[in-house]
Amino acid sequence: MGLDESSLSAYRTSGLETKVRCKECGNPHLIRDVVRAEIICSNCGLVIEERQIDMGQEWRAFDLEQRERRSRVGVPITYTIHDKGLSTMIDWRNQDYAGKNISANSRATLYRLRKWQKRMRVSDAIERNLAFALSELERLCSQLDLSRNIKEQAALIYRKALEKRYIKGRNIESVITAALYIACRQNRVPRTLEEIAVASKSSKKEIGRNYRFLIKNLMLNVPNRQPVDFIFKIGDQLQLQHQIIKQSIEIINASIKNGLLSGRGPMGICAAAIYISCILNDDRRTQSQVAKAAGITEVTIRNRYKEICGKLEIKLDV
DNA sequence: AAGACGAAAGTGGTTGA
DNA sequence: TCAACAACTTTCGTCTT
Repeated sequence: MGLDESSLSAYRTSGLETKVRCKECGNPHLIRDVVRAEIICSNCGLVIEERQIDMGQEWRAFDLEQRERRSRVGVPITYTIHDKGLSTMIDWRNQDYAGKNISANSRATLYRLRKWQKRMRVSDAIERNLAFALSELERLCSQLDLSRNIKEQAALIYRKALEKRYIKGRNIESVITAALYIACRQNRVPRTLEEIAVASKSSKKEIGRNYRFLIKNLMLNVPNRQPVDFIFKIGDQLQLQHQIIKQSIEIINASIKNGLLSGRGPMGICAAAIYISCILNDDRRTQSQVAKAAGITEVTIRNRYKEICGKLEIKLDV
């Protein structure tokens, strides 16, 4: 393979380069392909890291009890039927079964027991909530083809929300979906809210609402979508050559420099850059093909590519 | 006939009073 | 909470290849 210097700088400015060194040739310029979850050497083309088969369990346990409960050795556990609401409650009256008052000594013991039982019940409820959310997360990740670390991160965000009692009154499924969307955004994984909503049981509107809520209340930092984040995904769908992808990145970078990004949807810029790049490389794709791959309309591509061509003085012979 | 173009009206989200 | 607003979408008629 071996990328030339200009390709390399295109990747470098787009932020798709990583800091790892190639095991084969020692080249420090590795490119992150967020869609295939691969890291590729720009010099020798070696795929350093690809989607590995996970031989471990998909759950995490924080203590022995959880480990035992979650282990799949033996009968599979059910999260849905847990205590069936049948757990006992210690009476608040300090009286025995005959109605006689209990001694001061026993009263202290009863008080402690009550306190602990209350704690147990609460932690049980949290466990149940978490178990339900995590099974939904599992389903979403496998449907959306998302990697393990994204899943872990989403689970962590959800856990934090649960700890702060933010889930109460909200739909568990839509909150865990929102957490997943945040994890994708934080890792610049090109999944739109639209796509995630399709896989989810909740509506786009509700996920969006919870997404904003979590960011605000957990004070999470989510970087803005960049047009380059989508380049490999769209390029893959349209089966574009490397040269076209490379030039698209250059067009995007130039557009950003010229202030064409402000207020515009990154997907539109990305799609327009690809459309232009295809024409320049004499490998035309129709506006509707690009629009479909990018999940936007032809009109938006038209508007963006007019702007880009005007500003960057690109002349297309049509 | 397919693709590109652009006008016009509609939609959902953001912002500021 | 509501209106104003910009970006984007949908729809549709027209032009070009």
